[in-house]
Amino acid sequence: MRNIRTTSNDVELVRQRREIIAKRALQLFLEKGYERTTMREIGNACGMTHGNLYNYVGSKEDIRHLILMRDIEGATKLEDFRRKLGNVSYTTVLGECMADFLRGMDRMTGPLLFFDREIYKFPREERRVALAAELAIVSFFEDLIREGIEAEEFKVCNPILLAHDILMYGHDWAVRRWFLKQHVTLEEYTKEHVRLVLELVTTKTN
Amino acid sequence: MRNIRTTSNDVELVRQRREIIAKRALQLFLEKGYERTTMREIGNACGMTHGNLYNYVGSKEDIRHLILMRDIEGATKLEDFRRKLGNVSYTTVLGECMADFLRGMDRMTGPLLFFDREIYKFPREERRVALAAELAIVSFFEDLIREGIEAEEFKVCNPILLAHDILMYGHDWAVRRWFLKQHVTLEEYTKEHVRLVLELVTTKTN
Amino acid sequence: MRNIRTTSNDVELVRQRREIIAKRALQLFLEKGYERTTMREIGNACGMTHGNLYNYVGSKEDIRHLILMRDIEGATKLEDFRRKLGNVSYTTVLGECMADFLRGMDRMTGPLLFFDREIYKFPREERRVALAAELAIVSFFEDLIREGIEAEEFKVCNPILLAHDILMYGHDWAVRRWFLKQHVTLEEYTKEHVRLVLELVTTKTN
Amino acid sequence: MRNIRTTSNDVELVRQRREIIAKRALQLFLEKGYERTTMREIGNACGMTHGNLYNYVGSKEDIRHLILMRDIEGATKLEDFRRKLGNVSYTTVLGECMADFLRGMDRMTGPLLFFDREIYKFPREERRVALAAELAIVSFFEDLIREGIEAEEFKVCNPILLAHDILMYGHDWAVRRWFLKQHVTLEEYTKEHVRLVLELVTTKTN
DNA sequence: CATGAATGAGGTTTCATTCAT
DNA sequence: TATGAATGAAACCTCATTCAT
Repeated sequence: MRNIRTTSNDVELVRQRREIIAKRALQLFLEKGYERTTMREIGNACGMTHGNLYNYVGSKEDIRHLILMRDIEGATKLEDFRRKLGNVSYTTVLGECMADFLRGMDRMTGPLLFFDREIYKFPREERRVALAAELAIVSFFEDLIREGIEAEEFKVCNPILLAHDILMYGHDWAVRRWFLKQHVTLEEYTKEHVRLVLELVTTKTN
Repeated sequence: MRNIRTTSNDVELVRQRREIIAKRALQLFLEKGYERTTMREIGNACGMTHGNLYNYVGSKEDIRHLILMRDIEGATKLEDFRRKLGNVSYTTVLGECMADFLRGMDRMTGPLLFFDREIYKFPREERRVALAAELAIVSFFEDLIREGIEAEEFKVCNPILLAHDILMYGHDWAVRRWFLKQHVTLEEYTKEHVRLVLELVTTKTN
Repeated sequence: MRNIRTTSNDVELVRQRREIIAKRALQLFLEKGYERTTMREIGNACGMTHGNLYNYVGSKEDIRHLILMRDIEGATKLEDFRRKLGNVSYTTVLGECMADFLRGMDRMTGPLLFFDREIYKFPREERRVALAAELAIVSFFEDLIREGIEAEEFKVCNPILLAHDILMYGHDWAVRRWFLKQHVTLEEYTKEHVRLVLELVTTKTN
Repeated sequence: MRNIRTTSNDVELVRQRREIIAKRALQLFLEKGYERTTMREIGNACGMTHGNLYNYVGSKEDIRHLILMRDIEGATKLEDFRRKLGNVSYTTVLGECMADFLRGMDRMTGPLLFFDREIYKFPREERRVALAAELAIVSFFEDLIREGIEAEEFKVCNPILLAHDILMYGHDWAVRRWFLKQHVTLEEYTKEHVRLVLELVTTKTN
């Protein structure tokens, strides 16, 4: 998306280094916040001097961008997952997709926290990208529910609100895992909320 | 809690000024982030010079603290609200308390966003205070549900998870209002989620 | 011209400080060059910390700009000088104006050296301004000579080249004074070149 | 003069590479200034990596030195030129030497501009060398004029000032060619100034 | 009480130079 | 010889904080 300056032509090396930089910087950003983390610290955390960072990255903002890109790339593609499920009932599809989504979110705690805190400081274009990724998830579930309704398998009346709640359950697990884990495992959390949602879409509502 | 330095002995003046400072600083922090907001800007926004700020506040961190305190003080006391309801069914109490809680959260968007983003930078003790406020809400609903169960009005099996979901619904409304408002009003959002929760606690689950 | 940032509202103070900054910075730039001179050094030379410089100036480039403006403002206005001469022969006017111009250049050694060396690094707009100032001088003498020709007092054939030579004599005195002073005073230098020029414009050339 | 470090023993290779380096670096220095030009850029302009530069040159300053030396070597030897003229009148010699000098300066725009801007940053010894080259030119013309006076062919009274003016005409053509070319060719410029000088040395002055 | 000039620590970034390969 | 990754000194600039007025 954004073009990040390099002084190296070794594509593979650049890829590796950026991977490390994004990973270690994310940790530091989560611990201390973006502005409180210095380039020197990031360098140290990557086993290099701060000067050397600038061979792989043009600026501190570029690192933020790197984290965003790495995250978006790593996000589960729900469409692909659904396709693999093949021909099953909408109830099954919805349950399985929710489970997959929650598993994905479980892996994303770091980036999610980071974006929740920092995204509003990003340049407009990047905010747009991050936002689009979230909306895509809502849309995915919304569409799924609508299809289920059209197929007369579901009966719910407010698909978008429900879809949004699903997003929120995932988001919440990622961000409040530290608290929730004291009481439930991911599996339990998933089971409970899948049941809750399925109940809502299959129960007659008036 | 924390002792904030003043050069003034006029208690009322200090209170007034701190109120303004906390309010205006919160706005700025939300727009630009804590570290990107300068004392000069805060001073200007308050109609005074940055130097004068230090007559009412010992440091920039103190302002962050002030916002925290102001917020905690301003939070709805659910216990009080419940007491006012008098003697009604648990179903009614739960529904009304949820509605009150959501109304409260609707008023708290600013502080909530701020804490979500910044609380991890606060000193340990203050993080504890903020955390406690959240846990108190979960506990309140958890206790309410347990009481309902004991009174054999409710049948739900995982009170803490449900209580947590309720907290989350409120939190979500505050933080994602900008998106949700395109689709529902606060009243609709409330009605929908109250219904959802009540259904869960009254439906036989296995 | 360019808008230079200040944090102070005290117009007079800002004026004074900028005057000092421009003056001392010019000295340093001449000794060490623009890029080799640090803001810290400039600050020290002005009896303040480098941080304080930024209360009167937005950047190092602004200082360069300040020097340019100060110089242009300080330049002799030849038109004004000519007007004061009143109604005398073109020969007298030309001689007197040359003398005035050379006196002016004698005062301008510093800025002139600085611009000779640094102007090509200035932003386009400022290069234009500086260039215009030089061309104005050439134009002034060119016009004067043409008038003299039309009045049939002068006989020279290449006004622009001669005007350019006059500019050059002045420039040269400023820049090579260190060498020339070993052999002539400003008065002698002036007398000699005025004679040279007048001889050229009054002698029939073919 | 200065001893420049090499890692190579191949004298001819070193000579060739230094020639390229000096030439390309000069271009860059003129465009961007000495300090703003990076070793990387110089390397690229020479078709090698910046690391490799250090096999032929010990430092960035060495490159500056190289340019100085290359220039001094390349300068026209007026003495040689005069010798070739053979036995002709001083008037002819002076005119021809001026023309030769101006032709030489026409070729030297780059180095001259560079020295005008940068020589004051050179170490003392190198400044001396560059200065000596200039003074040699003044001396050459001064001596020539004195000889003409002794031979009673010239009548001028201030040889050194005139000699200096001649230097200046050459210097001026080199440095302001961009402006002068709009109005005169080198030949016209030469003719005009040769005439001017010869007139001065042959006219009775008092 | 209020002002705003002054301080100086500390942050990001650049780049000449080195050196293992 | 040539490469280019790595180093680290040093530059510009910001801004919380102090304090004389």
